[in-house]
Amino acid sequence: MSRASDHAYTVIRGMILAGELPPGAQLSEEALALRCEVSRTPVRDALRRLESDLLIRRSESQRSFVADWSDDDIEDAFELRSMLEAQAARRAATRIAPAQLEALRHHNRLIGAAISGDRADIPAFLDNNRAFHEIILAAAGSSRLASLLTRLIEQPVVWRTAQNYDRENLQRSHREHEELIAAFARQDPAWAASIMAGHIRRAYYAYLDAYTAQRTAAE
Amino acid sequence: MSRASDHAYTVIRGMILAGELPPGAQLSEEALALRCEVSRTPVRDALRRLESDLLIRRSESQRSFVADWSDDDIEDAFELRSMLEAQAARRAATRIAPAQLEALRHHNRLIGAAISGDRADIPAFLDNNRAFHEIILAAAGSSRLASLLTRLIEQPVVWRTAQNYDRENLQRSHREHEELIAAFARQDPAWAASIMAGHIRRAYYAYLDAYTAQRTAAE
DNA sequence: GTGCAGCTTATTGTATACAAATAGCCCAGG
DNA sequence: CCTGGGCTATTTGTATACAATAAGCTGCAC
Repeated sequence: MSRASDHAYTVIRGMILAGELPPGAQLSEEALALRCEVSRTPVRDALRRLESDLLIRRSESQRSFVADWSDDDIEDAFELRSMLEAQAARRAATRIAPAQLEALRHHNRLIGAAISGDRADIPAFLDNNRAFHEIILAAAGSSRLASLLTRLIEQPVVWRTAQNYDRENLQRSHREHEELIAAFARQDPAWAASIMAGHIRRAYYAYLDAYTAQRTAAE
Repeated sequence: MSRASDHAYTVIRGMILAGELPPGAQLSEEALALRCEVSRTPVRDALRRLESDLLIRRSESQRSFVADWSDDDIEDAFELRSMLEAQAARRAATRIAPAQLEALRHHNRLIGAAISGDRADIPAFLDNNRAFHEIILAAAGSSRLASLLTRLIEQPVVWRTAQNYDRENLQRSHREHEELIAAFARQDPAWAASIMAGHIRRAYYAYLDAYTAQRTAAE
């Protein structure tokens, strides 16, 4: 999209994901405009998009605040994501093209490489993991489903989950991807959907463990 | 929300739903601004919202067009809606308040009245039907789910479905609502979810029948 | 006749000024 | 000390002008 509006979107989103703008913080269009070195117009545009991403909520008097997530909200998001990604896998199973299947294998090989060293390469893991799931979403061939799912992925909580993955979780994720590939190779919708549902569900518990551990440590 | 922006949103949305702006038609911000008697700023705002509602799609050069829906798109939308509304019913079953349950009964009584006369009162049916489903969505207590579902309901295709309902379908819809109320009264998540999934699925076939009949008649 | 270059025009993006609304505060009155 | 009314300052909404970009067309070369 347009330069200034995109720039504002990226900057503000980055500030929220990095925690620079903490949950509950009020966002002033003017302040953000100064920070992004653009006028309020593209900032307003960016805020609208972020609101639709559920990264921002607006008070009834239209003031914007960084969304804060209760434990229930987080469980809720994972639950929905699990349901929708399973549906994406179900659809993709019978529609996936050979080239896409090969691309899945490629990205999972890179994931395998990223987590095999002494120190796991988390950015590489995240990148290839995202690409892996995007290919499935594309293969599902449903723009509505894609539109709904992009509102649930890459949210602060989800984004930080992998940061806290331990080696065992990373390797399990890698193996589950292998199973998904097998299900796609067999074009088995039910198999693909159930693996995917479990895959996301496990990610939730991995997040939960890391998060409660963090919280316990902070006390 | 604000007056001008809301007004533009309502007017443009109305024109799309009424078919005044046919699928595929290009939307010029300036033309719409004139039509709505506001400036381009609130029109831009409205277009963004309509895009997020999937009523409008934008070309890669940011021009706006009324979304057009293939048969597959429509099936897809109903499939997702069925899944998400079932999830809403599942959650609502154990969370619904007595007052909400009573409100469901109230609206379904009104639905019963609307379809009992010689000539069914379709607007009243639609109104109370919408209210009925909104109460369930509210009782589900998931803002994410609500945000996703509002993107699927009240789209042109869905909106026109009930216009084509025959008496049998209207009465069946009324009876399914009764069953939903029973499931909520028992606080049975699985029951509520399965009734709801079937309820939406049936609406899809009702639409399909009416639509194919229309198409056959046009030939 | 076809294809491409360059111009013309339509359309969207951005900045800015001003209007409207609202939230927070201060002070008066009880 | 608490409460409420009204003022002020902050924030968002709208209009408008101008800039940038993309689409479509015209005419020229081959």
